[in-house]
Amino acid sequence: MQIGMLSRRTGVSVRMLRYYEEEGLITPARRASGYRDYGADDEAIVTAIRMLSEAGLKLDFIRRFLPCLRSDGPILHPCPDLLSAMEEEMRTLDERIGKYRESRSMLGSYYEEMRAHA
Amino acid sequence: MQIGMLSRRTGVSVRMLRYYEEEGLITPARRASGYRDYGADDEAIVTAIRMLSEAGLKLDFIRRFLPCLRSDGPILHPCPDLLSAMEEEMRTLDERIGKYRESRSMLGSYYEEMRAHA
DNA sequence: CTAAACTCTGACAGCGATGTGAGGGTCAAG
DNA sequence: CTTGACCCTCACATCGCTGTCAGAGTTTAG
Repeated sequence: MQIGMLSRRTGVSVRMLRYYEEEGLITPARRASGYRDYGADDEAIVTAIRMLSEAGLKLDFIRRFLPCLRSDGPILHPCPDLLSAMEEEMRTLDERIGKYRESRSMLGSYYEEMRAHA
Repeated sequence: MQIGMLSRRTGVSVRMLRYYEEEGLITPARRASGYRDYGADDEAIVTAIRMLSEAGLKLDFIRRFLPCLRSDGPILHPCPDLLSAMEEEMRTLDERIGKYRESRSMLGSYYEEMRAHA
Protein backbone atom coordinates (compact mmCIF):
# COMPACT_ATOMS: atom_id res chain seq x y z
CA MET A 1 0.00 0.00 0.00
CA GLN A 2 1.30 3.41 -0.97
CA ILE A 3 1.61 6.27 1.43
CA GLY A 4 -1.28 8.20 -0.06
CA MET A 5 -3.62 5.31 0.43
CA LEU A 6 -2.54 4.80 4.00
CA SER A 7 -3.00 8.48 4.58
CA ARG A 8 -6.55 8.38 3.28
CA ARG A 9 -7.37 5.32 5.31
CA THR A 10 -6.02 6.62 8.58
CA GLY A 11 -6.67 10.29 8.18
CA VAL A 12 -3.06 10.97 9.01
CA SER A 13 -1.29 13.34 6.65
CA VAL A 14 1.38 12.07 4.32
CA ARG A 15 3.76 14.44 5.96
CA MET A 16 3.15 12.85 9.34
CA LEU A 17 3.48 9.33 8.04
CA ARG A 18 6.93 10.23 6.76
CA TYR A 19 7.65 11.90 10.05
CA TYR A 20 6.68 8.80 11.99
CA GLU A 21 9.15 6.88 9.94
CA GLU A 22 11.81 9.48 10.51
CA GLU A 23 11.19 9.09 14.21
CA GLY A 24 11.54 5.36 13.99
CA LEU A 25 7.92 4.48 14.64
CA ILE A 26 7.24 2.65 11.42
CA THR A 27 9.55 1.23 8.79
CA PRO A 28 7.73 0.53 5.57
CA ALA A 29 9.38 -1.52 2.88
CA ARG A 30 10.66 0.28 -0.16
CA ARG A 31 10.10 -0.46 -3.80
CA ALA A 32 12.90 -0.24 -6.28
CA SER A 33 11.63 3.21 -7.07
CA GLY A 34 12.02 4.31 -3.51
CA TYR A 35 8.27 4.39 -2.94
CA ARG A 36 7.22 3.38 0.52
CA ASP A 37 5.25 0.17 0.71
CA TYR A 38 3.15 -0.24 3.81
CA GLY A 39 1.87 -3.53 5.12
CA ALA A 40 -1.69 -4.28 6.15
CA ASP A 41 -1.07 -4.06 9.87
CA ASP A 42 0.52 -0.66 9.52
CA GLU A 43 -2.91 0.83 9.32
CA ALA A 44 -3.79 -0.34 12.80
CA ILE A 45 -0.46 0.74 14.13
CA VAL A 46 -0.75 4.20 12.72
CA THR A 47 -4.20 4.49 14.18
CA ALA A 48 -2.92 3.49 17.58
CA ILE A 49 -0.02 5.91 17.32
CA ARG A 50 -2.49 8.60 16.44
CA MET A 51 -4.65 7.87 19.41
CA LEU A 52 -1.81 7.88 21.86
CA SER A 53 -0.36 10.93 20.26
CA GLU A 54 -3.59 12.83 20.46
CA ALA A 55 -3.72 11.95 24.09
CA GLY A 56 -0.56 13.92 24.59
CA LEU A 57 2.02 11.18 24.62
CA LYS A 58 5.29 12.14 23.00
CA LEU A 59 6.35 10.14 19.98
CA ASP A 60 9.48 9.46 21.91
CA PHE A 61 7.57 7.43 24.40
CA ILE A 62 5.26 5.86 21.89
CA ARG A 63 8.27 4.49 20.06
CA ARG A 64 9.34 2.53 23.09
CA PHE A 65 5.85 1.37 23.67
CA LEU A 66 5.48 0.33 20.09
CA PRO A 67 6.45 -3.33 20.21
CA CYS A 68 3.32 -3.84 22.25
CA LEU A 69 1.20 -2.56 19.43
CA ARG A 70 2.46 -4.83 16.71
CA SER A 71 0.01 -7.60 16.14
CA ASP A 72 2.80 -9.88 15.01
CA GLY A 73 4.77 -8.81 18.04
CA PRO A 74 6.69 -11.33 20.12
CA ILE A 75 4.19 -11.22 22.98
CA LEU A 76 5.62 -8.13 24.64
CA HIS A 77 8.97 -8.15 26.29
CA PRO A 78 8.71 -6.07 29.37
CA CYS A 79 12.05 -4.39 29.69
CA PRO A 80 11.86 -3.14 33.25
CA ASP A 81 12.62 0.43 32.32
CA LEU A 82 9.71 0.40 29.94
CA LEU A 83 7.51 -0.75 32.76
CA SER A 84 8.56 2.09 34.98
CA ALA A 85 8.33 4.54 32.11
CA MET A 86 4.79 3.39 31.65
CA GLU A 87 4.01 3.84 35.29
CA GLU A 88 5.38 7.33 35.08
CA GLU A 89 3.40 8.03 31.96
CA MET A 90 0.23 6.71 33.50
CA ARG A 91 0.72 8.91 36.50
CA THR A 92 1.18 12.05 34.44
CA LEU A 93 -1.74 11.01 32.29
CA ASP A 94 -3.89 10.67 35.38
CA GLU A 95 -2.77 14.04 36.60
CA ARG A 96 -3.51 15.58 33.29
CA ILE A 97 -6.92 14.06 33.16
CA GLY A 98 -7.54 15.44 36.61
CA LYS A 99 -6.60 18.91 35.54
CA TYR A 100 -8.72 18.69 32.46
CA ARG A 101 -11.71 17.69 34.49
CA GLU A 102 -11.14 20.49 36.93
CA SER A 103 -10.93 22.97 34.11
CA ARG A 104 -13.90 21.46 32.46
CA SER A 105 -16.07 21.81 35.51
CA MET A 106 -14.72 25.27 36.14
CA LEU A 107 -15.69 26.24 32.63
CA GLY A 108 -18.99 24.52 33.03
CA SER A 109 -19.98 26.29 36.20
CA TYR A 110 -19.01 29.66 34.84
CA TYR A 111 -20.98 28.88 31.76
CA GLU A 112 -24.06 28.05 33.75
CA GLU A 113 -23.68 31.12 35.85
CA MET A 114 -23.40 33.29 32.79
CA ARG A 115 -26.42 31.76 31.20
CA ALA A 116 -28.39 32.34 34.36
CA HIS A 117 -27.45 35.99 34.40
CA ALA A 118 -28.19 36.45 30.74
CA MET B 1 3.90 42.93 45.21
CA GLN B 2 6.91 42.55 42.93
CA ILE B 3 7.07 40.04 40.16
CA GLY B 4 9.53 37.80 41.94
CA MET B 5 7.27 37.47 44.91
CA LEU B 6 4.27 36.67 42.78
CA SER B 7 6.36 34.14 40.96
CA ARG B 8 7.32 32.43 44.18
CA ARG B 9 3.77 32.44 45.44
CA THR B 10 2.22 31.03 42.31
CA GLY B 11 5.02 28.86 41.08
CA VAL B 12 4.79 30.55 37.71
CA SER B 13 8.10 31.71 36.29
CA VAL B 14 8.90 35.38 36.04
CA ARG B 15 9.22 34.91 32.33
CA MET B 16 5.70 33.63 32.06
CA LEU B 17 4.27 36.37 34.21
CA ARG B 18 5.72 38.89 31.82
CA TYR B 19 4.42 36.86 28.94
CA TYR B 20 0.92 36.82 30.36
CA GLU B 21 1.06 40.55 30.49
CA GLU B 22 2.33 40.73 26.95
CA GLU B 23 -0.63 38.62 25.93
CA GLY B 24 -3.01 40.94 27.69
CA LEU B 25 -3.99 38.60 30.49
CA ILE B 26 -2.85 40.73 33.38
CA THR B 27 -1.94 44.38 33.59
CA PRO B 28 -0.02 45.12 36.75
CA ALA B 29 0.52 48.71 37.83
CA ARG B 30 3.95 50.17 37.36
CA ARG B 31 6.12 52.01 39.80
CA ALA B 32 8.02 55.09 38.79
CA SER B 33 10.98 52.82 38.28
CA GLY B 34 9.09 50.70 35.83
CA TYR B 35 8.85 47.80 38.23
CA ARG B 36 5.63 45.86 37.96
CA ASP B 37 3.37 46.09 40.97
CA TYR B 38 0.86 43.28 41.30
CA GLY B 39 -2.29 43.49 43.32
CA ALA B 40 -3.49 40.93 45.83
CA ASP B 41 -6.08 39.33 43.57
CA ASP B 42 -3.55 38.82 40.83
CA GLU B 43 -2.31 35.81 42.67
CA ALA B 44 -5.64 34.07 42.34
CA ILE B 45 -5.97 35.10 38.75
CA VAL B 46 -2.57 33.80 37.82
CA THR B 47 -3.37 30.55 39.54
CA ALA B 48 -6.57 30.23 37.58
CA ILE B 49 -4.81 31.05 34.34
CA ARG B 50 -2.28 28.42 35.15
CA MET B 51 -4.90 25.81 35.77
CA LEU B 52 -6.78 26.51 32.57
CA SER B 53 -3.56 26.70 30.67
CA GLU B 54 -2.33 23.40 31.98
CA ALA B 55 -5.59 21.93 30.87
CA GLY B 56 -4.70 22.80 27.34
CA LEU B 57 -6.67 25.97 26.84
CA LYS B 58 -4.89 28.52 24.71
CA LEU B 59 -4.06 31.84 26.30
CA ASP B 60 -6.02 33.34 23.50
CA PHE B 61 -9.19 31.84 24.81
CA ILE B 62 -8.34 32.38 28.44
CA ARG B 63 -8.02 36.07 27.77
CA ARG B 64 -11.59 36.29 26.64
CA PHE B 65 -12.71 34.21 29.53
CA LEU B 66 -10.76 36.33 31.94
CA PRO B 67 -13.37 38.85 33.05
CA CYS B 68 -15.15 35.93 34.67
CA LEU B 69 -12.15 35.24 36.82
CA ARG B 70 -11.73 38.67 38.33
CA SER B 71 -13.13 38.69 41.82
CA ASP B 72 -13.92 42.36 41.47
CA GLY B 73 -15.50 41.62 38.13
CA PRO B 74 -18.82 43.17 37.18
CA ILE B 75 -20.70 39.90 37.64
CA LEU B 76 -19.89 38.47 34.23
CA HIS B 77 -21.24 39.94 31.07
CA PRO B 78 -22.05 37.11 28.75
CA CYS B 79 -21.25 38.37 25.33
CA PRO B 80 -23.01 35.76 23.21
CA ASP B 81 -19.95 34.88 21.22
CA LEU B 82 -18.11 34.13 24.42
CA LEU B 83 -20.90 31.78 25.38
CA SER B 84 -20.63 29.87 22.14
CA ALA B 85 -16.87 29.91 22.30
CA MET B 86 -17.19 28.34 25.71
CA GLU B 87 -19.54 25.70 24.42
CA GLU B 88 -17.08 24.92 21.70
CA GLU B 89 -14.23 24.80 24.16
CA MET B 90 -16.16 22.55 26.49
CA ARG B 91 -16.89 20.18 23.66
CA THR B 92 -13.27 19.90 22.61
CA LEU B 93 -12.30 19.56 26.23
CA ASP B 94 -14.72 16.70 26.62
CA GLU B 95 -13.37 15.06 23.51
CA ARG B 96 -9.86 15.46 24.72
CA ILE B 97 -10.71 13.98 28.09
CA GLY B 98 -12.27 11.07 26.30
CA LYS B 99 -9.15 10.45 24.30
CA TYR B 100 -7.00 10.68 27.33
CA ARG B 101 -9.07 8.14 29.15
CA GLU B 102 -8.96 5.81 26.20
CA SER B 103 -5.22 6.08 26.04
CA ARG B 104 -4.95 5.72 29.73
CA SER B 105 -6.87 2.49 29.77
CA MET B 106 -5.01 1.27 26.73
CA LEU B 107 -1.76 1.92 28.50
CA GLY B 108 -3.12 0.36 31.65
CA SER B 109 -4.19 -2.85 30.06
CA TYR B 110 -0.92 -3.27 28.22
CA TYR B 111 0.85 -2.59 31.43
CA GLU B 112 -1.07 -5.29 33.25
CA GLU B 113 -0.51 -7.73 30.46
CA MET B 114 3.19 -7.07 30.52
CA ARG B 115 3.40 -7.49 34.24
CA ALA B 116 1.59 -10.76 33.97
CA HIS B 117 4.03 -12.05 31.39
CA ALA B 118 7.03 -10.88 33.36
C1' DC C 1 29.16 54.62 48.70
C1' DT C 2 29.02 49.83 47.49
C1' DA C 3 27.50 45.32 46.82
C1' DA C 4 23.90 42.04 46.38
C1' DA C 5 19.53 41.03 44.85
C1' DC C 6 15.83 42.56 42.03
C1' DT C 7 13.83 44.32 37.92
C1' DC C 8 13.49 46.09 33.09
C1' DT C 9 13.45 45.29 27.85
C1' DG C 10 14.57 42.80 23.86
C1' DA C 11 15.94 39.18 21.34
C1' DC C 12 17.25 34.73 20.14
C1' DA C 13 16.76 29.45 20.99
C1' DG C 14 14.33 25.20 21.49
C1' DC C 15 10.68 21.82 21.66
C1' DG C 16 7.35 18.82 19.24
C1' DA C 17 4.15 18.51 15.86
C1' DT C 18 2.79 20.13 11.52
C1' DG C 19 2.48 22.62 6.98
C1' DT C 20 4.40 23.93 2.57
C1' DG C 21 7.16 24.44 -1.32
C1' DA C 22 10.89 23.41 -4.48
C1' DG C 23 13.04 20.33 -7.62
C1' DG C 24 12.81 16.04 -9.44
C1' DG C 25 11.65 10.97 -10.21
C1' DT C 26 7.69 7.01 -11.18
C1' DC C 27 3.80 4.87 -12.96
C1' DA C 28 -0.38 3.85 -15.36
C1' DA C 29 -3.67 5.16 -18.87
C1' DG C 30 -4.52 7.05 -23.32
C1' DC D 1 5.36 9.31 -25.86
C1' DT D 2 2.78 12.31 -23.02
C1' DT D 3 0.06 13.61 -19.28
C1' DG D 4 -1.66 13.60 -14.70
C1' DA D 5 -1.49 11.68 -10.34
C1' DC D 6 1.73 9.93 -7.14
C1' DC D 7 5.94 9.74 -4.79
C1' DC D 8 10.80 11.13 -3.22
C1' DT D 9 14.02 14.20 -0.28
C1' DC D 10 15.35 18.39 1.86
C1' DA D 11 14.64 22.26 4.05
C1' DC D 12 12.52 26.18 5.79
C1' DA D 13 8.21 28.08 8.28
C1' DT D 14 4.72 28.22 11.95
C1' DC D 15 2.51 27.73 16.46
C1' DG D 16 2.40 28.23 21.50
C1' DC D 17 4.98 28.09 25.33
C1' DT D 18 9.17 28.53 27.76
C1' DG D 19 14.09 29.23 28.81
C1' DT D 20 18.12 32.08 28.72
C1' DC D 21 21.26 35.61 27.95
C1' DA D 22 22.79 40.39 27.51
C1' DG D 23 22.96 45.07 28.81
C1' DA D 24 21.20 48.31 31.94
C1' DG D 25 18.54 50.55 35.83
C1' DT D 26 16.66 50.13 41.00
C1' DT D 27 16.42 49.09 45.68
C1' DT D 28 17.91 47.85 50.09
C1' DA D 29 21.20 46.63 53.51
C1' DG D 30 25.73 47.24 55.37
